[in-house]
Amino acid sequence: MTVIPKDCGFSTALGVIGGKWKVEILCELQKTPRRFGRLRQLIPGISEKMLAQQLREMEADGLVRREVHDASPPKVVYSLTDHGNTLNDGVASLCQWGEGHLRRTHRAPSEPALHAV
Amino acid sequence: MTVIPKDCGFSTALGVIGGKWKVEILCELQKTPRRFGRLRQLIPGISEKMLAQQLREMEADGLVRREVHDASPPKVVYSLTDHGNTLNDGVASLCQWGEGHLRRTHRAPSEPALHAV
DNA sequence: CAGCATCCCCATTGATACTG
DNA sequence: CAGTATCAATGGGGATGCTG
Repeated sequence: MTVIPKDCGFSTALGVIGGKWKVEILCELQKTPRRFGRLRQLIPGISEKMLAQQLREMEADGLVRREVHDASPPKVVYSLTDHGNTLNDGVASLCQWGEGHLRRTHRAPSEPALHAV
Repeated sequence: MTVIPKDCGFSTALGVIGGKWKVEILCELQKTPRRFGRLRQLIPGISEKMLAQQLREMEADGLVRREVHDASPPKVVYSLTDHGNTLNDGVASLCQWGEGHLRRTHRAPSEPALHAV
């Protein structure tokens, strides 16, 4: 059984992927690079503001790469950096844990939640 | 506690260990069972309210076992359940990730000042 | 000692509207 | 299309005080 170190960087990791939508964005970008509008479609319920905001934070954290293709209409493609990809293992572990324990908690998940990371 | 809507089981996992202090509690209880007051000492900065609250939530989630030894003064011992222990791998992964990327970025004032969890 | 009860703050999120 | 700007609400969490 892995041991959690006393001074673990969990807060750091959470600061980077703890945002309400970041794991979903991670999920999508991990499959393939996406455009802004496509991400909106793929992540139901997210507002433009939040998508832009979280993407910007993830970009600042070096998780996401933003490529602007000058054209009309505008085109911006987001993709995961190698740095961002290194998060997958840990996140996937917790995802699996969550899927294996969808038992009732004090806070109803309410969502089926399927696509694994 | 931050709640991520529909996605993979990550939201479930976060709902369970996403609390501001839960990973620290996990760290301590993973070593050995502890009493309430001892946890307070071991987790600098946590208030009684939050400690009690987070422990209750973790208990409700089946992560923590609470044993009351009737005595004067009162004595309550907390320990991790097997269920709680299954979280270690995933959490440890993210902990390690965080340790490898301790570079601060844009993160705002709400952040608990990164006192290494 | 353990741990509820209250009051209050403010950061995060949501809604809505506007723009290059 | 891909954002930015502004305003308002929600609720997590801090501080303090009280009790079995």
